[in-house]
Amino acid sequence: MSQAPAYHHGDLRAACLRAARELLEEDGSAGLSLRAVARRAGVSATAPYRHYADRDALVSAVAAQGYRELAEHLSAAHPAPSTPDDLAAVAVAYVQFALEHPALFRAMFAEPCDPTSEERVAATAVISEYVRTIVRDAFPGADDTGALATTVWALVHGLAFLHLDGKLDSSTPEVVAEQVRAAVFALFSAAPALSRAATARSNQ
Amino acid sequence: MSQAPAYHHGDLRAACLRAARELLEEDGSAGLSLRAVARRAGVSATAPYRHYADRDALVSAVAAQGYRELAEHLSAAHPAPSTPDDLAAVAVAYVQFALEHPALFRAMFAEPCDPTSEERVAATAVISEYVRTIVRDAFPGADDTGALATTVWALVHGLAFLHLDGKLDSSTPEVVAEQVRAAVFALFSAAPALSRAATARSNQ
DNA sequence: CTTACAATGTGTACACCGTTTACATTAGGC
DNA sequence: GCCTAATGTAAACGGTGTACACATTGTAAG
Repeated sequence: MSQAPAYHHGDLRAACLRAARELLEEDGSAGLSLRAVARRAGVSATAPYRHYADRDALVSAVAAQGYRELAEHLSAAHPAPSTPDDLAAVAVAYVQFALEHPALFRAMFAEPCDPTSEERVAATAVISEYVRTIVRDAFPGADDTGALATTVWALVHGLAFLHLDGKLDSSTPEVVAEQVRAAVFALFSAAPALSRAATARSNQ
Repeated sequence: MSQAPAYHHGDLRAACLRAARELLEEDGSAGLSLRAVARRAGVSATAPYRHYADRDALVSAVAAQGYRELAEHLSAAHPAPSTPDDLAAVAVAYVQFALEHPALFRAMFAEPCDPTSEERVAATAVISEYVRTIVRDAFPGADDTGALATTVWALVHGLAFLHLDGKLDSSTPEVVAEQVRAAVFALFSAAPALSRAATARSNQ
């Protein structure tokens, strides 16, 4: 006897998240429709509404998971970075993550982010704080850790996007990695100048 | 007698582009539908297909126009930048453009760019070359202009996106401008180190 | 001037989508 | 065991991209 499919799914919330993530990886952002998610979860078209207010809420949930995975990926690249070299390795991992999960990365950053998504805001705050911590550990003497961290993040984030859009040479992972490293090192050697410039300008 | 609306529009191609651009600014990416464009142009729903193969083609056309406008905006910030200060002003203009036209900027960079759009590829190449030229003029002595230009672009591009996503303090234009300037100056002071680091690593 | 053709715009139709509403089923606490 | 809240279903509405057949018009050759 085949067991009749249960009326209640069991954990539809998680199933939707998983299905959405899969569809995103397979067909990109356009393929991520609520109906497709419902089909993949083996459930009626409107069932997901019991767990997600609307499509945006589901996308935000996927994005939030993406932030967590990104954090894990960075940690895996180096658990406790304390030197510029360590930090560069983390930067490479950041760009690598974007290139390996382009649709997810775009969902995380490229769509107008609705500020009401508590989960999403919290997850990005974690990333932000993580970058800040790394920079402080790698550069304990920096005058303005916050500014330096922001600059590093922006540089790496920009590299990731330009690569995603095919504006840079992404032929091989090695080429990408070397470029990221070079750019990050350039910034590091300028850390003192960063605060100097900011101070000079704010005092003028 | 009111003149009967002509069966032929006259310049529907341009009208669609204009309507699309308006809708993008008004309602964001979600509001940019082919049908809405047709309505705004006062034409049947399928008429735009005579001029644009599909929705993506129209979006690409809008994006291409955005690239041209961005180039103009940068030129307006400084027609012939030749010092680090000039270059920083251009960088500020870049971020400013993104913040003033968020939906357009996202259409230009945040969506999966189809490489078949000739117009789009050409327009981004112009931007890329433009950045390169500026960097060369401002730093004639740099060992690797290409690498430096890429790094500058990535940094500024990343700042633009992080601001767009509300991940940085964008409370006032001055705050944003100062942050961009500080970050760019930090990079400039490291220009020699950029090539040194790259050389050292490729030789090891 | 006519006539044929190519370019351009219209109308209809289909499948898909997000979302709302009313209803059905079931799990779990009293 | 029953009641209620949680969960899933079914039907329906308006919107969307797009293909197809058809209508209209500018234009150039005869």
